[in-house]
Amino acid sequence: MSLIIRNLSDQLVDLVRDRILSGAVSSDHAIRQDALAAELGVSKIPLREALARLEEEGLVRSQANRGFFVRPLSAEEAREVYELRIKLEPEATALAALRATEADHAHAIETLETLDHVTDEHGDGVGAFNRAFHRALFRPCGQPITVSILERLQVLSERYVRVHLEPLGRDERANEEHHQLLEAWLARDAGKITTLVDAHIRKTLDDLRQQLVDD
Amino acid sequence: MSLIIRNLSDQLVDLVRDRILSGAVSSDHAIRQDALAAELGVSKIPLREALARLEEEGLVRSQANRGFFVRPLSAEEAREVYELRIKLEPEATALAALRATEADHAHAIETLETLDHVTDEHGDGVGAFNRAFHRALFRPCGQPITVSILERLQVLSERYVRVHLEPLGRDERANEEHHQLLEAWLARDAGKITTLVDAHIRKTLDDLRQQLVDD
DNA sequence: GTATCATATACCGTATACGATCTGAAGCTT
DNA sequence: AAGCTTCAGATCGTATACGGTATATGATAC
Repeated sequence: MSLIIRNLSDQLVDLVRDRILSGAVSSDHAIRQDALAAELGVSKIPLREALARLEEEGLVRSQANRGFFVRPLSAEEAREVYELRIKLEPEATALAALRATEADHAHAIETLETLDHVTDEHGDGVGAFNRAFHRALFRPCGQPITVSILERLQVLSERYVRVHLEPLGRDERANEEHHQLLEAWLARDAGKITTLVDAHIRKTLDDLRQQLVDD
Repeated sequence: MSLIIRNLSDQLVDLVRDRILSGAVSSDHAIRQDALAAELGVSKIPLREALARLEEEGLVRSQANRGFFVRPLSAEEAREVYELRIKLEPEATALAALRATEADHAHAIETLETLDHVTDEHGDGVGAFNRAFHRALFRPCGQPITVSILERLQVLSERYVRVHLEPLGRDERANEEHHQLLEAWLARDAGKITTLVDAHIRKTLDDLRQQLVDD
């Protein structure tokens, strides 16, 4: 059992990312570093390191001497993010299925179960568990850079789901697809996985498109 | 003329990245923050922010309370990086050609000219100018996330070129290909661009493969 | 009343300072 | 002799402090 030691800035990345994804941070004003640091009970130094990382992730943008701003949502970015996922995620997920160990299988099953529970309870943070499920499916692909890119794209895409789709209760259809996908993934059916993941992302993008034109 | 203001950490990202790409930093020992900061005439704070960014780029890795390590090279990573570029760069470059303005054209031409000069003089940092040329070709695609991913992949791939190919003086053939590519790009010939970029990256990967098995 | 300038305030960015953790060597125990 | 413990030096990570820049407020000229 190896315990995981994380320094403050590492933990703040997750914390601040969740805040941004939850929509709690306005994109109009710069993030007040002193205030946020004080609220979280830390100093600015680790917070700024976390924000620098989040800028590389594409969630915030910095302007010199003006601070960090949450990047605004846009229809173009939504399209770009989903098209990138379509290009990379189906193949990575299929490859991961071929390389997955028993432990990976167990983890994927478990992740989907918790996602189901959270969805039933309409609990907050469904998006995070949705991400965790998809991540569990492509992570074992053994290609670290691809994984990191996909993780980043998932974070970016989640913002759009939360804003435009989550309020509509679109969860049920997605859950259906999740179970089919997991079945194919456990069976290591690469062809089917590719098709299903592609369709899954594409449908979400279509839903988003409809919502986005309604602005 | 709008002047560009960059804070220290921003500038340090480029500076430290170049150091790593030049191979001047060992991957065996952690980067000594106090020493490097003192050498560069700054404090650790902006240096650590830069290192945090470089970790997101994939150039370094941090271990809590042990510091930042340059990520070691590996044949698998090389393959992964080049395969990702093949998946994304041809299409992005073609799209950029369609959207390129006159200013973009001028910039691309100028970039290739300087690359030619530097190559003739066998000056140091050919890799950086090579990157700049390819960047000039895909940047106008108007897809910021794709651009940032490709820039990152270029940085990662440059390490392998510098270590394995640059010593061999492989530059001439690449230059030939660059000129053909620029011609097609200026003519907005999307099909040809896709083919050429794909072939260009693929050939480099092939060269790399041959070198990597010779280890 | 509008525009321009001066001043004050708030905030960002970085240097300095300090506590926490790791590493290696010496000493002790078995 | 091998292994465990202790301690010191070095290095990382973070809090505090401060200078510099941007923004807001009020004053002055027109």
